[in-house]
Amino acid sequence: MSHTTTNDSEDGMLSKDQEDSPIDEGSCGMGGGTVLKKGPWTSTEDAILVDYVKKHGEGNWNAVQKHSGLSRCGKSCRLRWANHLRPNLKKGSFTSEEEKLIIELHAKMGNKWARMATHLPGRTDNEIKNYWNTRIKRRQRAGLPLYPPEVSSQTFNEDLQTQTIDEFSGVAAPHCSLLQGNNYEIPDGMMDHLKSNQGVLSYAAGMPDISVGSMLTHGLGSSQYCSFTRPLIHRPKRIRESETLFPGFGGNTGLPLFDQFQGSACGKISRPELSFSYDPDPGIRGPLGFGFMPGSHANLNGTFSTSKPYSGIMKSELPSLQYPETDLGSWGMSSPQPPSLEPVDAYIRSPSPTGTVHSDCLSPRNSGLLDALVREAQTLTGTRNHSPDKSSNSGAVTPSDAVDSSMLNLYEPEWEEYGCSATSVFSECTPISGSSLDDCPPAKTLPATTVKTEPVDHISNEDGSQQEKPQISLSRPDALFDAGWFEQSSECSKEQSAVTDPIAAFLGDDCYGAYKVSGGTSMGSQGWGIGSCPWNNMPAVCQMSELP
DNA sequence: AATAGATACAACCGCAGGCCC
DNA sequence: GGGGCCTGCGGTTGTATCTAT
Repeated sequence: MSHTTTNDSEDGMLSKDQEDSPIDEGSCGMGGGTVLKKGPWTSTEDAILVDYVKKHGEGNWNAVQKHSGLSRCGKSCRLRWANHLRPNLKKGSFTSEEEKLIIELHAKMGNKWARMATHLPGRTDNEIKNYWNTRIKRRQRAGLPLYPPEVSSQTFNEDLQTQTIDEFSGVAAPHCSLLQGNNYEIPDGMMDHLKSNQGVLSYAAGMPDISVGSMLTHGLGSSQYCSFTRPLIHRPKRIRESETLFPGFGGNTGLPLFDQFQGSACGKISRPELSFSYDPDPGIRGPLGFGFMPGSHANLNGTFSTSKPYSGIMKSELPSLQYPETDLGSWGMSSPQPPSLEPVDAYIRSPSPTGTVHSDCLSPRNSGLLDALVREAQTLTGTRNHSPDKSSNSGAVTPSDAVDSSMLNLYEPEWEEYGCSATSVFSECTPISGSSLDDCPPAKTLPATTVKTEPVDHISNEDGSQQEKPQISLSRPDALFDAGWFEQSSECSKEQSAVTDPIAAFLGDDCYGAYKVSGGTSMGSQGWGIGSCPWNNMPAVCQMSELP
């Protein structure tokens, strides 16, 4: 926000931060004996910087302080220029197209803000990063997925087609980064493996102790809040995302890390054939996209339209000497996209599912997240009150099939300790989209005092009708949680065997044997609470660096 | 009206890669 | 090859503003 940088010198007043901002050479380290200022930039400083860049061009930022008299380190200058002063910067709220693109790009790249910014002309990595972080917070709070299903699935599909590097080797493939950064999804690599081991869908079947407390307190499924943390392994920061077998599983996910299964006893887990069929048809795609985070109950139909492009809304406040983008149209989203982003491009160019993009965006501050969330929530509410079509896809496991209500009853008392019924918790806090919880009146099971009502997207058909809840696709990682998970559980008498057997299938017999030796058998007794995941305590059988 | 919480944004920090000597 | 410098990136923090209570 420019409020901290624009008003100060214009009215001749310096903010407190500027008056006595800590001045050090800090990380810039280029003071050369001159104290370097920190904190918000003044318009005077902006002018100096702009003038300098006009004369000398970009780069050599450390020379700015030397030659222009600016008491700013080069780093700060570069940042200021890049984020606020350089021409062609596009200010204002993200348009819906940009939002979609960001979602797409994030699904592909993870937290590669700079790379993402290259596909969003006029936007800075910082903007995108802030947008995403805000979006994450919102959706986490609302228990919604990070990615709309069509984005997730599309990316997942592309990953399958483009991925050539064995992700199990720990080498990140260019497009296998679906789950990087703030990730809540199961990487395709894992999904490959899961799909090739059918039992794995029941791998979690017996997870009997999904700690509601953890769910509630940790916000469910967020990288920040979900407590499936793994032991921290010291590795270079830069390879943090690719280091793990599952990008995005580097610490906070709902499933154990694969490298914890890997070990000398297991050998390297080979990537199975992609023999499963994946139906990219959004119409029958599962309600939860691949990018659904735990805690999601969303039922998206693929329309992730949020706000209408608001070209008319420009940031009311621009940083001093800001070069406002005067021709927003010049940044048309149809600008050439890198080949690798063709799908994205197509996605962007494709007409809105409804032909128009509606928006309630009334404020420049409203980037569309709010109405997006509202729509989604409304959709969820609507779909939850509609029985799913259980017969439309034999190959898919419907939520109703998947969730054995007896399972819910099993945990009802415990869940109710937290002020909500199991069903409500499941419906609100788990990836069981819609699921059999359709039978449960949300209003009854989910007191407003228990779960804060969050605005979420409402996705409806153009005629206002709720879209039919699609079937769960096994291509979704959350199918683990909502489909086979519980399905298997009910079939296996909900005992620990329901855990161990699938795990054996998941790991393979050899690996499972090693896993048992390593203490994995205790998982049943330890419980599977999100906040007390036994994986935390699992010894690392084999680190990636030890793998051949 | 006061307060707390949420939001959006700006800026800083640490780290790593690239380049040059 | 190694060290220093510069640049860029991603994570985090700080804060003004908005909104709800």
